[in-house]
Amino acid sequence: MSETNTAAEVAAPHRYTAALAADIEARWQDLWDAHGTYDAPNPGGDLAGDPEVVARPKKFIMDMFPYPSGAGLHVGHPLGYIATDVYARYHRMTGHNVLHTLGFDAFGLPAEQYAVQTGTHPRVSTEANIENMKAQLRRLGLGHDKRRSFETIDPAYYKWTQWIFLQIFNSWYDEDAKKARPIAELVRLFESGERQVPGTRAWSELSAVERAEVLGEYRLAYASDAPVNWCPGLGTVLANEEVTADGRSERGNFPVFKSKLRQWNMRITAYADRLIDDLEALDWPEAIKLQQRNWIGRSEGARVSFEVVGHDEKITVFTTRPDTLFGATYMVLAPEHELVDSVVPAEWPEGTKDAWTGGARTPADAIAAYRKQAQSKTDVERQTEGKDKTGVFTGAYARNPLTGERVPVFVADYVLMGYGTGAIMAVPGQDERDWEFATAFELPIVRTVAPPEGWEGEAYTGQGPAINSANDKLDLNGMAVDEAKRTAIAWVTEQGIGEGTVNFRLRDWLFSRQRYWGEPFPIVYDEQGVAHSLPESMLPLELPEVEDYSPRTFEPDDADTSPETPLSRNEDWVNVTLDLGDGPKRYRRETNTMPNWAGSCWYELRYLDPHNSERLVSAEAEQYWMGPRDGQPHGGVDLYVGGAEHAVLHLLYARFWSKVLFDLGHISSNEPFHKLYNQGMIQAYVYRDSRGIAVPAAEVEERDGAFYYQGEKVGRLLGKMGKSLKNAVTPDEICAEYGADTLRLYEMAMGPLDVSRPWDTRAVIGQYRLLQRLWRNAVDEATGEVTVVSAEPDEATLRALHKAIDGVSQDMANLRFNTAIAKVTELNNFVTKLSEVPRTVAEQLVLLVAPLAPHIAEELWRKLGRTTSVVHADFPVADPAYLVDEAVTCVVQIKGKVKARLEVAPSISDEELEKAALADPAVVAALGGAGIRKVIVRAPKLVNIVPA
RNA sequence: GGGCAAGUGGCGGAACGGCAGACGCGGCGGACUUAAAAUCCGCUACCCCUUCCAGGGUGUGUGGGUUCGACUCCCACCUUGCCUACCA
Repeated sequence: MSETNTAAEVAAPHRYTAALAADIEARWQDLWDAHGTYDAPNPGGDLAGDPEVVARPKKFIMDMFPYPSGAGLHVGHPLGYIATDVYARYHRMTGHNVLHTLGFDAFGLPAEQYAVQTGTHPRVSTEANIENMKAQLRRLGLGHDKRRSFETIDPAYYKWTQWIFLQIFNSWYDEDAKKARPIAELVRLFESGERQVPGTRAWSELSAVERAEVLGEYRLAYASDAPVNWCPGLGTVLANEEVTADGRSERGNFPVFKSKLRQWNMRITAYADRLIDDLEALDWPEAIKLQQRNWIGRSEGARVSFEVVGHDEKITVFTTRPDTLFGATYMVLAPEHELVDSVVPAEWPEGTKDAWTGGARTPADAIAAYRKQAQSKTDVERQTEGKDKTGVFTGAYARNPLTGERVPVFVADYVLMGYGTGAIMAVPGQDERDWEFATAFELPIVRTVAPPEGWEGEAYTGQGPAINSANDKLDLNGMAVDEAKRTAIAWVTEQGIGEGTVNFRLRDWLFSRQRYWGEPFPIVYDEQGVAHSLPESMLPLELPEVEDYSPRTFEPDDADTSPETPLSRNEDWVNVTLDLGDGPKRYRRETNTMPNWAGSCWYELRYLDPHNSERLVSAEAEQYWMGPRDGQPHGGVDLYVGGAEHAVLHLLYARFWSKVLFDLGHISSNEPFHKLYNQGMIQAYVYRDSRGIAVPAAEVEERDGAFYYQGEKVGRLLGKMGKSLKNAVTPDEICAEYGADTLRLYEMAMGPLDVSRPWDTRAVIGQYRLLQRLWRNAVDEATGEVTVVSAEPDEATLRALHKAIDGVSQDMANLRFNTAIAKVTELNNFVTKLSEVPRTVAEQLVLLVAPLAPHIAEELWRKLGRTTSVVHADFPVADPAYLVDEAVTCVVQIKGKVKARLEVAPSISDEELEKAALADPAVVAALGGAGIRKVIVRAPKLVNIVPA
C-alpha cells in the first residue's frame, strides 16, 4: 500500500478502500462456499433439497462455458459471466429456484497445441489452466452452484458424450415420421419386408458386411469416404465450419485441401427442415436465426436429368429456375464430378471451338490439365481472380429435353461439387455467372424471361413474363416466373425426367479428428471391418496413456499426405479381445477422436444431474429444469449468454443433438436454449508505432489529443483486447486496485450488454465512488459504526426510493444493467444529500445493489443487523402510491417547440390543462394574437398548440 | 458482390412518437487542508445577446417524407462494424 493510502486509513480506518473490499470479498466468498449459498435444489436425487424452494418457478441461467487457455483471462472474458450472475441473483431474490453454474470445455486442438509447445501432457496443462481460471473467476464472486461444475475431459462426463454418440450411431431418420428411431426398428422393418431393402435382394440374403453397408446408409452417425477438408499443417481433417472462406484452417491458418478419406459424419442434414422450422419459436436474436437459416440454405427448385448424347448416363442437375429450361444452352460439371471421365470422348468432336479446348490435343488431356490447375489453385488465388470464369469443354453433348438441341458439356470450377448435384444446366439469359461464362466461351444466350423495357443489363434475374419458351409439347410463354416454375416442374415430373425438390446448402457434419486430445469413439471393428458399438457397460472408453500424444503434421502445402492418428500408434490399446455378446473375439478400436464440439453439444443437460452414473440426466431433473412450459412448443435453458461467433457451429450442433435425444425419448425438450443473448465485445485501444508494431498500451501517454510511446508518436485504433496487441487488462489488476464489486459494476455500467464498447480503465473509478458513497451512507468511516436512524423517511425520499425500485426491477428483468446502475446511482446520490439516512432506505438500497455488487451488499446487510444472507432476501417491490409525483412539469409546445412549462397536479384534466396552457403569458406572447387551429392535450405532461 | 447492425457532447452512453444529452469518465470553479490526495458543493452540447438578472437561436451522419409533434417510423444516400461470399 502506498503512503497516501496509509494516511487515509489513519484518518478513516473504516473507509471502503480496495483493501477493505478485498477483505470483505474474500470473507464472503469463503462463507458462501462453506454454506453452499448458491446451491439449487433438484426435485430428487443426490441434489434434492428444500421442497419449498423446488416448488418455486425455476430459472436455468447459463453461460457458454469457457475454454481455459494458457493465457488467462482479460477483463473482456467475464462480461457475460457477470451479466448472467446479476440476472441470476435478481431472480433468486424474486422467488425463483435458480440454477446457475459453470463447467469447463477442455478437449480440443488449442489445449493439445499448448501441451505440445510446452512439452507437458495435455491433461496436466489443461488442469493447470482450469485451476488458474477458477481462481481468477472466484475473485469475481460469481454465484455458481459448485456441486454442478464439471470438465468435459472427466471420464465420468465423456462417458455420456460417448453414450450419446452411440445413440446417434444406433438410430436412423424416418422420413415419414420425421424423427429419429432406433436402428433396430429399421432392421425389423427390413426383416419383415415391411420396408424394401435397397437393391434387389432380401435382408435375409445379405451377408453381415452387406447388412452393415446398408445400415450405414441410414445411421445418423456413419463412416464414409467422401471428400473431406484435410489440413496437413495441423495433421487433421476439419469440419466445413472450421474452414475459413479463403480455404484455410480457422485455427493456425494453414491451407486446407479436399481429400477422399474414410471419416465419421453426423447426418445433420436429415434435420435440416426441423432446424429451420423450429427457429421460429425461439427467443433468439434475429441476426443469429438468419445466420442459421442461411447456413442451412434451404432452396426450392427441381432436379432435372439431361440425356448425354450417345451415352447411357444422365446428368442430373439441381435448379431453382426450372422455368428457364428453354434457355439452357450448355451444361457444367464440377471438376470432381464422377461423370466427367465416363462421358469424355477420345477426340474433339466436329465444331469444337478453339477457346473450348484449353489448347489440349484431346478432351482427356484438357480435363486432366484443368483439374490439376483447379486443384493447385488456392482459394486465395480464386478469390483474387474474382469472377473470371475458367473451364474446358468435355467433348460431350447433352440434349435439352425441351428444345431438343445438343448442348455442350463443360467442366468449370465455378460449379461446386458440394452443392446440389455438382452439375448445372447453364441459363446465361437469367444467371449472371452463366452469362459471364457464355460470353467468355462464345456460347449462345437465349432470354426466356422478358426483361423490363429499357433493360440494358446482361443476365436478367428478376420477374417477368416467359418468352422463347414454347414447343409442341409445352408452352410457358406469357406466364409469370412462379407459374412457369410450377408448370415446368409438372411437365418434367410427367415425363419422368425430373421432380420438384428442396435442396440444402448444409452438409453432413464431419465428426472425426486425427487427434489425441478428444473423446475416443466407442467403436470397434471386427475382422471383416464391420463397425460395432461398445455396450454401455464398457463406457467410458478412456483415453489411453501414451508416450507420444503429438499429432503427425506435415508440410502445410503438401496435399499428397494422409493423416495418422496418435491413438493408432498404441497397438496394445488398439487391438483388443472383447465379448460383445457372441463370445470373445478380436477387434480393432477406432483410433480417431471426436471434435472439440462434442462435449459442448449437450453440457446443459449434465448441469442438471451432474453425478448421475445411471443416466446422462434423470428424467425428473430434466423435466423440472428443461421441460416445455408456458405454452412453448419446446423447453430449454431460460437464458443462454455467449458470443455471436458461435452462431452456426456450437449452436447448430447442440440443437441437432437435442433433437435426436428428444426423438429417442431421452429428454423432453427438443431445443436446448429457449432464450439466447449475445453479449458484445469489450474492445480496447491498440497503439502502433510507425512500423505498425503494437506497443504496450499501458505505457502510452496522451498529450494534446496525440499519443506517445517512449517519446515517439503512435497511432491509436480500436481493436480486440489481447496479449498479442499488448493492450490486455486483467480482472486481477482491477480487483487489486478497486475490488471485485467495482469491476462488476463497471463492466455492467459501460453500456448495453449486447453492444461492443471500449474498455477505459480511467472510468472504473466512477463505480468505485458509487460504492464508497453507498458505504458512507450507512457506516461511519472513523468508527465503523452503523449511522442509520430509525426515523421514517419523508415523502420526497419515499418517492425517490420507489421510483428507483420500479426502474431497477424493470431494467434487471430486461438485462438493462447499465440503466439499472444509473438509477441506483441517482438514488444513492439523493440519499447522500440527506442529513441522516433512515434505516429502511439504507436497507432497500442495499437490496437494490445486491445483485450487482453482492459482497458489499452482504457486508452492509450484516452490519445493519441482518443475520441471514442477502442472497436470498426479497428484492424490494415498488409501492405504486409513491410512483406518482406530487406535481408534474407540463410542457407547452407551439408546433412542437417548447414555449412554456407549467407545474400541474398529476390528476389534472385535459380541459383544465388546456385552459391553463392557453392562459400562460409566455404562450400568449409566443402566439402573438394568432388564432388557434388545433390543440393536442396529453394530460398531465404535454400541450401542443397549432396556430392557424 | 450479398446480408445484418449501428451512427447522439471531449469520451462511454440515456431518452413508451411528447422537456435530447439521465448516469458515469474527463474538464473547469469553489469549500475543507499548511499543502496535496480523498471527500463535499456547483458548472460543463454549440452559437448569439446581456455587466447582472434574464432571453433568443441551432442542434441526434446527409437529404427527403409521414405526423400537431421525429434521435425514435418510412425512403434514398454516406460512413463504420460484424457476418457471408461463384449456393445454380
